[in-house]
Amino acid sequence: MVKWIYQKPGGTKTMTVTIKDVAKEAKLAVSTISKYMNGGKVRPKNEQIIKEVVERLGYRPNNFARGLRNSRSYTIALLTPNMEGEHSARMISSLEDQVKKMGCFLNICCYQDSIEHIKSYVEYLTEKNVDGIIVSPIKTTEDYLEPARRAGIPIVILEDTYGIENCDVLQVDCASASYQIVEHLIQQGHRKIAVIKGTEGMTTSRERLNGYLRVMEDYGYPVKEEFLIDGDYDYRSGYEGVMKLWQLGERPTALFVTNYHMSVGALVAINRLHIRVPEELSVVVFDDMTLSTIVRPRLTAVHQPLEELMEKACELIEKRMNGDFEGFPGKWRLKARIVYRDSVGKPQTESKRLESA
Amino acid sequence: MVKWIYQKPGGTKTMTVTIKDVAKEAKLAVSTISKYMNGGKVRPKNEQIIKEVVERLGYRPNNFARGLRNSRSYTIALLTPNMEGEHSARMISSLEDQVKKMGCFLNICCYQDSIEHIKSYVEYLTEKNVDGIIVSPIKTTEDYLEPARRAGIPIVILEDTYGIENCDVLQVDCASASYQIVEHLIQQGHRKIAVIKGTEGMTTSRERLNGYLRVMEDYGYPVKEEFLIDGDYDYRSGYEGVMKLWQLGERPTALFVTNYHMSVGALVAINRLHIRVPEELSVVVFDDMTLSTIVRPRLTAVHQPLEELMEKACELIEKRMNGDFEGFPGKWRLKARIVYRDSVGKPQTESKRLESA
DNA sequence: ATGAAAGCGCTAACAT
DNA sequence: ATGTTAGCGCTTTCAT
Repeated sequence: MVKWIYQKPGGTKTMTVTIKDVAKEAKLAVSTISKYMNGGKVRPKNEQIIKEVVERLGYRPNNFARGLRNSRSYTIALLTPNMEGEHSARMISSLEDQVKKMGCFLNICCYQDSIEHIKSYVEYLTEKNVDGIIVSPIKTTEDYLEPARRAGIPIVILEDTYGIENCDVLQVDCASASYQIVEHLIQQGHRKIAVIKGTEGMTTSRERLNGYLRVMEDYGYPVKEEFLIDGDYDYRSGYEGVMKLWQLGERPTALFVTNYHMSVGALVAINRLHIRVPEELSVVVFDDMTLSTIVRPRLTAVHQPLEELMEKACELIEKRMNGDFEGFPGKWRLKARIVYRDSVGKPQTESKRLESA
Repeated sequence: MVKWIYQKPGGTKTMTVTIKDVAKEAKLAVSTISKYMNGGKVRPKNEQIIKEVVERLGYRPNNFARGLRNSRSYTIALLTPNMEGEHSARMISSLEDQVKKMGCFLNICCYQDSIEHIKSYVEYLTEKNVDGIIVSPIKTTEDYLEPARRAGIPIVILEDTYGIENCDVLQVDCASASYQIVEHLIQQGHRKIAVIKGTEGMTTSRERLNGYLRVMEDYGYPVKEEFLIDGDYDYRSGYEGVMKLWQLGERPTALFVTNYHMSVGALVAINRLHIRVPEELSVVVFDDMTLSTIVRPRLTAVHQPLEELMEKACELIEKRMNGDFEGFPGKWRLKARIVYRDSVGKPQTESKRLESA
């Protein structure tokens, strides 16, 4: 009957205190205790007694037993490929708040860009009966989300679906944000605008590039092939992108870097080459992080609505959880906003400095 | 008997398939199925049958029921204050691997530097019966870990304990790493070495400063008060630190930045002021991240043994979980190593450039 | 408002 | 190797 679960360092033994123990000690029925524990009404006198006993015995309801009955875990899971960069940090921070508001906990699962990992995580989370899954997907044709879908767990996909169907998806409208920020450059008088592209094949990189391409087209300015620099959303390509650009016979007067990591790299290169911003080069970047404000000049940037994104994700999960499938499966696109700072100026007529370090 | 758990979008209903269903369908006993599911031996013929039935019915063991029996969740939790920086990313990546090796899953809980959050997370994890908790603590006198300790959940504290007792603790030997890296500077001929300090009151910042102070003392070089710059482990203080330093009448010839965030800031300032590294200023930093290698010159840095740290943490948890309390509660200090790159040179006799931007 | 008792799905001890 | 069965701790009818 008594279950010794743990040999404490000191040598004393501990046993789990169950709802039965509390009932016995309080001289009440198990069901009464249960009711009280779930916020039900009990006689004030009994409430006192129970409270005292629970406290004294240090009783905590067993989560497994509880889950076994009502199959809820009060947990929302986030499936993310990695934890790099402020982007993840900001997302998690917002999500944390939202999830707390739902009375749930957040279970962050980092699948390390591995298909194997994400598959086993989905199975794990399904077995755990999490209340919902928010996923930043990996590129694969496998439908790794199937177990969760079958178990009826609400799923929200962020950004790229890579072909996965039958899930709600949430995106940031990168195309229009890129359009706007490049348009800002144009309105300042820039024509020679370079762009460092994102990873080939990703929806976000395509959209961000498209935004650029479309303004140029709409304003009727030609796009120079050499100003379209390949990138892969990583530091190094930002660094090298600027290096390449500065070796060009005709240099651009403005640069649009399409994500945060690359903009760090680009800045390092810019400083290294002693390029003066915005005199010689105006710079705008996608993603607005701490760095944007600590760097001089501060960066004009696209600020992604990560808070709204997470809010909407939780809202959707709650809705689906409650059996409301209005608009399922749906796609929502949230607008980003541009934060104007000091890294954009008018182009100078002759700004080429030949003696750049 | 039949339990409708979820109203699927389509309108079809789903019911949970249990081990009993599998048994019935396979015409075998539940215990045989259970055995099979847990990797036990069954007759080859039956193995085939079970496999087929499990597949066909889409059976997945109920995690709650399982946990209710053996009170294990096969989950290791990481309690971390935030997700900022590559440090967290690297830690999580290593931990992920280790945890997988133990046949467990990693539950990352980000408590957002909030005492309230960490407290409720500990309770949550305790109720969830996680197999172990690894925690990067928050500064408080409250013993928020008590619920977990009482439940007998193995706990490993990383770095600073802020006074919490009765837990195993794992630290990186910052003092000796700092000593070594500053010693390297000295051996290259530097005497005027500045340091940007970490957050007041943290063990790590104290140790990193101490390492510096001790070499200087051991070599008999005086420490100039103006070369001790206050910092708070954040970007901005790195940036401003360099700015202050360069306004000094007598500038240092070498700089030791005591963490990653500050070194990003410092680099930005260095580039901004067109300070040539290592000709005018040799730079060494604590924490070795991607940036260290993409920046030119590449940075000489202290590389923290995050992999070993996580490995040791898991090892300890497994040990404690199995009732082995040898050396409990213990403290282990792992050695960091120095990665020598190109940011350190000999000091120049007269390198002050008065026209710095 | 309270109590008695049936099971949630699973594992493990025991019997065959 | 397989089958039978007693609970794990809890919630939830259904009586009282």
